[in-house]
Amino acid sequence: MEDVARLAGVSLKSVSRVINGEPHVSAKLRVKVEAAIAELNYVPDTAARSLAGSRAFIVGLLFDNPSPNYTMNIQTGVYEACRDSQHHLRIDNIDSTVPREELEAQLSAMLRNSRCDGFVLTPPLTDNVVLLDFLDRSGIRYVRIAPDIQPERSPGVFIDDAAGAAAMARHLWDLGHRHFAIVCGPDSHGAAGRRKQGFIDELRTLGFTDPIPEESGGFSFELGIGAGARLLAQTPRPTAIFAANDDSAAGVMVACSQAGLNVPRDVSVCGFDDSWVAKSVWPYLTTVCQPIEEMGRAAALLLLRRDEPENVLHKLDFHLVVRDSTAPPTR
Amino acid sequence: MEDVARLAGVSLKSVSRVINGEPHVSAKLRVKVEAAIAELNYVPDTAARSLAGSRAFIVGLLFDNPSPNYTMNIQTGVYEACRDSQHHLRIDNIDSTVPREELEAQLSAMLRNSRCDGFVLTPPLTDNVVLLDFLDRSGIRYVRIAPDIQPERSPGVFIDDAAGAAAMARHLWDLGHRHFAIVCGPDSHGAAGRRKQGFIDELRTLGFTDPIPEESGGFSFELGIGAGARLLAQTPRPTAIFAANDDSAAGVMVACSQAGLNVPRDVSVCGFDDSWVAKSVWPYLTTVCQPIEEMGRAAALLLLRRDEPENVLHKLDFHLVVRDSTAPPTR
DNA sequence: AACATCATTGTCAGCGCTGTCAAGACGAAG
DNA sequence: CTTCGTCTTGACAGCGCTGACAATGATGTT
Repeated sequence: MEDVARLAGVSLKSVSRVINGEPHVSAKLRVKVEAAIAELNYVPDTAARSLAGSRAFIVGLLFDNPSPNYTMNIQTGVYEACRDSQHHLRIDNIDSTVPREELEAQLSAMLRNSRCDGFVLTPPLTDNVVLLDFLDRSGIRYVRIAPDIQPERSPGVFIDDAAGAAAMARHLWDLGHRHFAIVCGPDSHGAAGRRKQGFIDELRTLGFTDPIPEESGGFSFELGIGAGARLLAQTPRPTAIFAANDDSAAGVMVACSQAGLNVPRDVSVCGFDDSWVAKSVWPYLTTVCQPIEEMGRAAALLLLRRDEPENVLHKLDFHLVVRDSTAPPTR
Repeated sequence: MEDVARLAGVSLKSVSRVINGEPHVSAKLRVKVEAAIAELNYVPDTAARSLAGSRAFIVGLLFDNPSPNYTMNIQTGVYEACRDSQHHLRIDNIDSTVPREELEAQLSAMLRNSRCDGFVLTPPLTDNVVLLDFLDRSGIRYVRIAPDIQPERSPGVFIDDAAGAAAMARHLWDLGHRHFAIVCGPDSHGAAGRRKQGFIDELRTLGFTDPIPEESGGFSFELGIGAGARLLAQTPRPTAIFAANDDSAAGVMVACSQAGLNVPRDVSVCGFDDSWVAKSVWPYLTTVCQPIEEMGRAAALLLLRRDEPENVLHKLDFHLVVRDSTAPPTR
């Protein structure tokens, strides 16, 4: 940094100001310093910055999620944003199924271990009131991914789950389906409910009045198999099954093949997320593509850019990915 | 730290010595300091340690791997080891398919970005000579996971792939199978070759002399489908197919169902890794369980503990996981 | 007993940066 | 032309720890 200051003919502090984008720096000075930084290929030392300043240059990412695909994608996005802003990423697994006291003990231990500038929260932690209260009490900033309850409580990143499910409903409707069923997700996941409701509402809007049977697939492959089997046993047998995520959709596909039914000829199956499983099953899954990695990146940026207005909710776009698991009904 | 020193009645430097496990510290002093640390719940500041000392307290993890399951598991292990030793983890994706100069440029950029105490290398980076040379030239320590070439070149963590594949061969043999086929992995993966060879050698040892057809499944679901289809078209049709990893085994299972064959009644299919896919297919996959997370942890520990003898190779145990995708042949 | 040797403990500067505060520059208002 | 306020820049201490070196005490050697 000294070299930069000397080359630019300014003081150390001025270089620091430019690096941190502080106000009250003349344009001329900024240009000089930036040129010097570029010429010397200077990269500030994170350890020193964190020691001297009030920031830790660490972003925390909190998980309580069984899906490695989702986890991995979010993490990749968060990681890239961190790396580009010279921050470290720390990851922690929280078990949120335990009673309040135990959860708070986990959190205290986590905080004692090392200070963070803020946390990115993934579902279902996103809607865990004990956790949110704890972070608020500790005065730690956080950004929530796909928040359901109290959306104004913190900055957040989300997609319109209901609209995604509605798009899927329209896709199936347009193919000609008139016998639907739903494999729902766990109640602890706000998104699960929004997807289910969005799907139903759209069908109702389209004028569909029959009952729509549903079974819980718990967002997992294994529970998806059972849910699929139960739905396929209904009369009339559904010709299109919407699962609230890809993992349970994969389970439904297994249930179909166990019942001797061909996808998509006998039954159309579709999921939600466009996770890695969507292309690990055959036929490839028609699904709603959430930009998961992008959501991670956006969440981290929301945390790092402190100049934003308070508690922005950043909405990202989904899109329908039509693959081979949906087709017009043959019955 | 000052508080600890005062409470223990020693100097700052002595506390530092205890924390870092330096020699020349009397047992009495160590005990006093440790008691004080425990009482005050003291955790040393990583930023200050890295600023003052010669270490960065950062472990790098290098990937060039398409499998999110493997990646995620390794990462979890490495991460836990890092967290427990107060280190940060940085992750980098390297594209090793590019020409030498470009690869070296990627690496230089990576190093300039922030200093690391060492790297954990995952396959296929493990056997990338350009990368190894670069790290050696830069004087950076590294630990390799599942090294194939030049095993004595660095510390490493591995399982006996050949023995794992041999165990699988014996399992299929004992079930009564006498028509085998292999879906191999990519040549750049040392483990892929060892698995194939271990499988073949064991069958030969058991007295099997027929040719064993093989097709490349490139360690991926998609290529596994094609490889499986080609193998199932052979005459006589194999009754047991060994895929060199779980992803390609999942592909083979799809090929079976496309060919109208039931797994395991008509064809037994098995994989290798016991990754998350093994339980995302139906029937659940018989496979060889590699302790992937444990390998990550062990690799990080090898990097962090500098008191080890030079270039230790740490061998971990595999075990056969018999699930529902293998059964006695019906033909 | 005097001295060399080594294990143990302490002192202190300084790692690279930012926060605080003060000084300088400049323009507007009186 | 002075006075004041605002904007811009700089000087300097110190964040919490470790490395180099000094000091002290214990042990062995002649």
